[in-house]
Amino acid sequence: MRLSKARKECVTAMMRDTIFEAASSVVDKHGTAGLTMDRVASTVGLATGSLYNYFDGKSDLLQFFYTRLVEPFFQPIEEIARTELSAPQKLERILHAAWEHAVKYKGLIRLFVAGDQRAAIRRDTRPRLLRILTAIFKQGIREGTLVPRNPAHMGRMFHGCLSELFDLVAEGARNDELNEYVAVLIDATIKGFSIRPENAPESN
Amino acid sequence: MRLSKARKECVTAMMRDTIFEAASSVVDKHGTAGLTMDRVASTVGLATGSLYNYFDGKSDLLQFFYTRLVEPFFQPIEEIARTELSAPQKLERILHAAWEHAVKYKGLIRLFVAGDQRAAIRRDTRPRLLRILTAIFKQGIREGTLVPRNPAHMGRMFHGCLSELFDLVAEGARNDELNEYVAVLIDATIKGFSIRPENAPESN
Amino acid sequence: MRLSKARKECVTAMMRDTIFEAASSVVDKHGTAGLTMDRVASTVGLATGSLYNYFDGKSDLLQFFYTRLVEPFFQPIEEIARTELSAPQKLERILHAAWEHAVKYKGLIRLFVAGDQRAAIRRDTRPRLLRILTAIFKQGIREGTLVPRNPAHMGRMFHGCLSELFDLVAEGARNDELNEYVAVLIDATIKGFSIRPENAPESN
Amino acid sequence: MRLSKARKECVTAMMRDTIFEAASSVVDKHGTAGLTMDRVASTVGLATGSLYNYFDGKSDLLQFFYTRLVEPFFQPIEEIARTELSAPQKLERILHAAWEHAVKYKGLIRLFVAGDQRAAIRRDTRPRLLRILTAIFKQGIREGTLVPRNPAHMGRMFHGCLSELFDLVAEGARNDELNEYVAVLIDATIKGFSIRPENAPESN
DNA sequence: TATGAATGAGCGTTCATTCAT
DNA sequence: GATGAATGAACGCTCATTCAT
Repeated sequence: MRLSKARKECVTAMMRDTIFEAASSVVDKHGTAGLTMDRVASTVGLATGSLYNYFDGKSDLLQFFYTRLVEPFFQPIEEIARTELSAPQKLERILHAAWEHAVKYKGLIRLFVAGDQRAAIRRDTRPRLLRILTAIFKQGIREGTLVPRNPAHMGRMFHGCLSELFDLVAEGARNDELNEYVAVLIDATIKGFSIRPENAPESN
Repeated sequence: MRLSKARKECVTAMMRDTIFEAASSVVDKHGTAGLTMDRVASTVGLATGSLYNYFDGKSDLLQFFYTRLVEPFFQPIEEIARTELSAPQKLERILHAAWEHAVKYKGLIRLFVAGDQRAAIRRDTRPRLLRILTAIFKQGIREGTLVPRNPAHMGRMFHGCLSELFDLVAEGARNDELNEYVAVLIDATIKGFSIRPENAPESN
Repeated sequence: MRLSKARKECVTAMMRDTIFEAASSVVDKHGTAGLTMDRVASTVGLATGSLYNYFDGKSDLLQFFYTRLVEPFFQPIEEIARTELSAPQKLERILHAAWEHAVKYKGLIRLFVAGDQRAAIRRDTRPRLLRILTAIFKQGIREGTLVPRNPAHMGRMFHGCLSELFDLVAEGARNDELNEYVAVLIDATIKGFSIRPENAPESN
Repeated sequence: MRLSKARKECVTAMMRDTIFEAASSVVDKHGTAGLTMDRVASTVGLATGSLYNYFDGKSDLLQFFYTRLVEPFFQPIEEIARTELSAPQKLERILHAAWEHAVKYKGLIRLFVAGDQRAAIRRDTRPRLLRILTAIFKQGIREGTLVPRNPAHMGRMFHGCLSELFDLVAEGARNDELNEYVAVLIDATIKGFSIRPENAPESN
């Protein structure tokens, strides 16, 4: 009895996955605005009503999507944040983790980041990511590896550059382009843009 | 006769403004997905059909919104791009122009950038902005004021940092926070993040 | 006082004509489904509401259209019917009158007969025309000039052939084509289709 | 499984029929201009949206109507046209086929031919029918069974007479009246209207 | 559980008509 | 009379959700 219950839950979970994939391909084909329950159902090969055995409704399904995309992104990043590495090393590792995630989930990202979903995802993702980044910049200042500047703002900047990585993916960039972007980003992050500080414009 | 015609046009223009504001408050309350013609109309205190005296349809209304927000942003930026300034100077000026725009249109930005509209706006805005920034980075490399790195990527990074400025506004940041962010951004852009290059992590 | 009243009525009548013409050109441009009060008004150079000073509403306007097209058609035909001519002569005269009307009102006919209005017009026109034609066929039988066959049916046939004349106009046929059609119609009406009766098929 | 699928299709087809009939009665009551999806739905006893399970949209529904009425009319006629019969025989057969169709589909015809739909149907039907008739008249001239006159015009005349048959039906004529009309038509077609050609009026 | 027809509120849009100016 | 903005019911159509089978 217990076993059969467990099995049932397992089957349900797999079904949610299947539906999730179907929904992905629907968004792929018809855009996020074209994601209707009917289409999802018929893509899975299920009747419309059956979806409601696995999801409470459309918004539940969307929530599942979101989790699916976002959690595997945060997991390695939060792990990196917890290590004993120096701040610059953490930043670089995070950059690489993001890059790996971006490459791996290219499809999903193209789906959401390019779509209208982007706003929702970003809304949830940004504060969480900023918190992590700010902490790292604080650490960097504390340990003397990063220039002492408002760490929250530094986190924002880094976040902005990170976001562009996903835009690049959403645009359909090739892997080597992504690679190069990350390299440039690391380099510029560390060395700045200008040839030499003395070239800096005086503030007006 | 002429005068009355002019007056009429003026009234129409004001009405568009009124509707625009109503629509803003609708988005505020119900999100962009909840922006329906009916709601807008009833917010203005008009019948649904009356909206169509001022806008050709929903997409026209949206277009108006967009123009309202985006064009005054690009105008000074494109002007700066056309000047004879050095690349770093241009970047700084652009940053300041963006900051001014962000402060001035705080409400609008909060509306759109925070909302789902963001995706649409960004979709149109980003390529245009990237083109400008890339050109500036190219110029910087040519004139020897900026480190020679793939200018498209540098443009992207800068764009990412710029985007965060608007996110900051959308979050409801105070003016002095914005100010500080811009200052930090300029500083970090020029000098980089690290205390010294030798602190840079070795790539793994 | 009286005079000014008469003058006013006259002005009103002229206005109705003007509106009528405007409406015609609207139908011309946008099809009958595209005949809206707004368009009519703006074509006349009048405000929408002003139309209602001259017509009680859209249906009144349409009624006016109809009368305008149909009455000048029936007038000569009814006159011909009242003469002392023989039935075949009357038929021929009617045919010519119809032809003249068709050529003269080519525009209007193309407007209505080709449009969806056709049904309405035909609905009103047919019984009236059939009554006239039936009477003529009765007369022809009485006077021995037409083959004695159910005059109502003969009227119908003649009416059917007549209708085609207007279809021809609606198709945009040239005058000489119309001419030829009438000639053929007269000829066939009198002589029949077959070379000789003995070629007639035996009823199955 | 297969069976149930077949059954489903059958049920769908029946539903289309039911909707079709409901739509007919709506047209009956409110005229073709009053044929709205809402009214059709509520006549069937369905929600508005449910119609769209059976038809892609209003135009699809209308198309169904049209096909329903027109195709069974053309089928026998085109078959007759393909036979080796003489032209007069073909004409007579066509006449009978039309008569049969008219009697069989009395209801439909009353619906559409009497309504505003007529224009639309006729618009599609006429050229197709004229092509067939013209070919037959050409054949008749070639084989010497029909008087050599512009075959296109002769086709038009015949078409006009044929149309009247349907008007007769639309008027609610009894079968024997229709019968008589066809008989008269055949007779007159072959023999002409006049007692003798010498009674023909001289053209003025 | 699976089904898929039925639902019905909601959408954007049109347009004949009214009425304060 | 003339105006034209305002009206509001009606339209065709969509789609998340329900429920009898």
